[in-house]
Amino acid sequence: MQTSTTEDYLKAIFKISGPLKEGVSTNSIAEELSTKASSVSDMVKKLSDKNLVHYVKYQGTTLTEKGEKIALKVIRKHRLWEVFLVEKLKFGWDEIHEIAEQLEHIQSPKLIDRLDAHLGFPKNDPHGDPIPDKNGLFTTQAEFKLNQLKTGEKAILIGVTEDSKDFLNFLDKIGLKLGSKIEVVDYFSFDKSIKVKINDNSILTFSELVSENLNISKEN
Amino acid sequence: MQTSTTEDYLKAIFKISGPLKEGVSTNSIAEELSTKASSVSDMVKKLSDKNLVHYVKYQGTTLTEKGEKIALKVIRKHRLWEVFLVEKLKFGWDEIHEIAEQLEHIQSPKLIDRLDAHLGFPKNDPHGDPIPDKNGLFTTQAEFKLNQLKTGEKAILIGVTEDSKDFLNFLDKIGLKLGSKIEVVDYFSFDKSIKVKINDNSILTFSELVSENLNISKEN
DNA sequence: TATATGATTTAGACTTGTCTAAATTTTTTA
DNA sequence: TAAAAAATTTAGACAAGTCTAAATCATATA
Repeated sequence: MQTSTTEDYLKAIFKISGPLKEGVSTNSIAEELSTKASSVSDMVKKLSDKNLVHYVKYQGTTLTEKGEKIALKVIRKHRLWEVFLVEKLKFGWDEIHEIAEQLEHIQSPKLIDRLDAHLGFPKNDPHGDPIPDKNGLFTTQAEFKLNQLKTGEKAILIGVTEDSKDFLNFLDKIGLKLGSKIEVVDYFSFDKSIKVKINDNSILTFSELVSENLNISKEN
Repeated sequence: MQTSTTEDYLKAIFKISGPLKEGVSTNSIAEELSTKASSVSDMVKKLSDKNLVHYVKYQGTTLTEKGEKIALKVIRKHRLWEVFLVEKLKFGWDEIHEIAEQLEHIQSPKLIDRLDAHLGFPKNDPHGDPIPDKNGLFTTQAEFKLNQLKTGEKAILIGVTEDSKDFLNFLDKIGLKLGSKIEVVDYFSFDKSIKVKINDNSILTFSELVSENLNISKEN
């Protein structure tokens, strides 16, 4: 059974690697985990001894199959707990991350499967990120950013890219939730801002910074 | 913020102290935590430095007010999570302890208060033990053991004293749950066994070992 | 009351994970 | 391509918590 630090490292490496599973630098891990490069250097050596990562001095780190499996399990747990916190305990989007960071380290496969069932086997977490299934597979749905839509098109908010408290608070304030309907009313090319109608109701204008961070699926 | 080891020590000391808050021996703590006396000796010194326990060499350990407050918070969390596991996730009595041992260390006052509300502010955990409120107070209800009842008296099961898996499995098997009705049908003084009717339904005979471990409240 | 026994503490070592400072390697730039 | 800068690793130290073995204290018993 791995320690919670080990799980944090594997999750960080998974996250930084991105979809192409590129090798990650020592510095990038250090930054992600708010620790020092020297600590990371020590740690990846130990993870390598345990066959959880491939590590070659000065050349970067990638997850082994075994390491990726664990990372996906942790991500599954994190996201299921986030759903629980929002759906059952009525937490706001901006409050759940830190708590889920703790809950994700609870060890009990049975617990997490029961939680999954209790929540109705959700496909996505409250940020719209997909939840890996028991075997670590996720169903990736075709995603667009709001700023890829044309005037007149309609969409449903399915997630966010940015997850700072500031941004999530902002969304709360304007009443934008997962599942909200968004219709593009106008587009201003001079600053790439976009005018939208939310839930057939309020009209707002988003800067490009906002619209490029909203993941949507086009309404069909 | 204290570590989870600190919380384990404080909880253990609280548990061993009993209602009279007697000083506890180094050995008894070691046994409770499955560790060695020398480790405990080191540790209580550190807890004493942090003002969480009173400790005098060779004389035993008691909790300070600050230490007791933390112990009660941990117990509150443990018992609320146990209720969650049984009520919401449908775990059996015998499965929840180990998971709650982990969950009790999650740090978030808001989380635990929301969980409390989500569960309907339960007064007792699934073993019948009282759940301290936000301020560490519990309402102790008058309790009897099943073997204190006379023939013809009726009672409700509110808890158990023994919490070994064996015993809890046995209760599950015979269909005895928290809240079950128990009526004393007969009493055999020669071996102190007791014949009972459960939920106006099945008739069983309990040995003294069983009946003295069932906490009940008399039906009025 | 001296001693044997049991409980407790100390000494010293180990593990995990962290850090700073110094050394080394890689990459960039001139 | 050689020097400067950036990234990475090593060396040595530290904190938390644990352990074994040895030393010390407390107490029961003779």
